[in-house]
Amino acid sequence: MTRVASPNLVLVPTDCRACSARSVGMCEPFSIDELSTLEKLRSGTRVFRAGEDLLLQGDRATTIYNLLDGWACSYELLEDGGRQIHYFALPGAMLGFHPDAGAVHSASVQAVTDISVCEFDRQRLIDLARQRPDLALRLTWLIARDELILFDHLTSIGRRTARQRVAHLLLELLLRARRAAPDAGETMRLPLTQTHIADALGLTSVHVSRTLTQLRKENLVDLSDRLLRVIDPVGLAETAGLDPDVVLGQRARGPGQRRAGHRPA
Amino acid sequence: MTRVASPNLVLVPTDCRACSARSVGMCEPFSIDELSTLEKLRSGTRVFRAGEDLLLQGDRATTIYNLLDGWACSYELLEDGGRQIHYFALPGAMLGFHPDAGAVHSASVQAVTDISVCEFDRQRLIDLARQRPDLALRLTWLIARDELILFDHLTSIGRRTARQRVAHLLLELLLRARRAAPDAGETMRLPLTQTHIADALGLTSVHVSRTLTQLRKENLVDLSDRLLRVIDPVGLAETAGLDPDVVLGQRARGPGQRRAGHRPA
DNA sequence: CGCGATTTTGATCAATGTCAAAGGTGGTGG
DNA sequence: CCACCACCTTTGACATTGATCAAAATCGCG
Repeated sequence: MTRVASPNLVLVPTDCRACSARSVGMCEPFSIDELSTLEKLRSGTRVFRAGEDLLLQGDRATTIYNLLDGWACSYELLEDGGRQIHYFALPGAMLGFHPDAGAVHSASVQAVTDISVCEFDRQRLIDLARQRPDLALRLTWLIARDELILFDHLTSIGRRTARQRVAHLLLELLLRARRAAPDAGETMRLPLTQTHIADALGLTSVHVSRTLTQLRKENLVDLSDRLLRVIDPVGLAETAGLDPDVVLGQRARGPGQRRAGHRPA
Repeated sequence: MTRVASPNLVLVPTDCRACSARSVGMCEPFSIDELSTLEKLRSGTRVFRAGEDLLLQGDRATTIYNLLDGWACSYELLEDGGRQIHYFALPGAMLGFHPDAGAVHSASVQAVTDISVCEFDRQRLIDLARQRPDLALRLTWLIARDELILFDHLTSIGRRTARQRVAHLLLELLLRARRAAPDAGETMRLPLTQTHIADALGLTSVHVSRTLTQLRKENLVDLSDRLLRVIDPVGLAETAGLDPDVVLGQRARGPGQRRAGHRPA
């Protein structure tokens, strides 16, 4: 739960050329022969174990992490012990960026799985972005894309039922995973506990459990053993309150397969 | 509710030098003698009446608006008729920015009051940002700042009671208004209906009404006639589940004025 | 004065939370 | 290899918040 200072301060010297997150993250604007610029800039690669915090609310925002591998999440803790997860971060995500220099984080960021990150000094990154508009625009793009997901979450939490929220999140995660690995089918590793899901959706883990059981009984999805299998993508999209054609592409459903207002008790 | 094409297509030729939103919005990086760059870039100033939509979900994202005057909101409509407001935009806000060129908006943007906006072509703005890193960084800053507010909303909707949510929103709006006009005291014009508030907080307008009545009875705030008066800022912050010292600054409360777990029935 | 939109209030209902306990599961150390 | 332990999931009974339905009161405005 708390950040452990030394054990994970493993500064693995990694070659940027071998970085698997380069094309999806903030380093994308840099060509192979420009990578030395980045090598000089970054403070190093670091590893965190699942459950460890990269940064805590209250910390000064001086460090920016580029998530190389694994899952992380941003969350906020309330006085009453409640937790709200803001989003789940996948490889390529930028973590810990705050608009104002010297400001204090109002959210923490935690490793969901074991992760490795690339560490940058905020100021030095901004300085570079001032010389490299393509980097600055890349940051804009990354954040604006996150914002889109946030809008979606907001709508889910504000206006959808527990059933819809869970279906929606599972679908979102499947689609994001598929975008990262287009070969993957309807199955993915999902390293979240039901408590993670509950804290992201504004529910209790008890209720998430019941809801998942229900979705499982209806043969929409199966989630067990950290493995998510979407059995009926179209049905899941409909359950989520989304248009399957839009979300899954028209190929998802054969013509005439459209079902009439399928809404199980 | 729907966009009216011609009546509001009033292209008022405004002088950038006289623009009241310049220092708070995306044009801030440009000095007085650089304003001609902007004058050439923008498509013009436009006026929308309260309730009109600047853009609709489904529209192609080709236009970016800079809000000059008045209030707007971004919202999403669900199939069942429900609405979720994502955020309220104040002068200086950038509206309609989508990370991907040629993509389609998943949210609409509506004028809450009569507003005037400055219109830009997305592509031309990006092109300029490619030459002006300070503009690109300004966009990053604007969006990242919005994201912070979104996190807050997410936490509110996901984990706070109706009471807390309402108190939280009112406080947020007061603080944002004060930041824009530091002279203002505890009173501000609040052009939202209770339905706006409900749709932003994931509640029904009926419940918002009850909640406001309660807060009024407890002498925390008074909201009527589009006028918000925060009678007890400290109490309101506590009701919102926030630390008054952090939110209002220490000056908000004299020493020894700290109250013990004030939690009215 | 009358009309549409908004706000208020009351009665009832349903979704989800809370509390509690019992199973599972995986990892660790003996 | 087993036993234990921490954590996660499942299930049941009950409580509570906020939704829904309905109608009256109020407000802004032409």
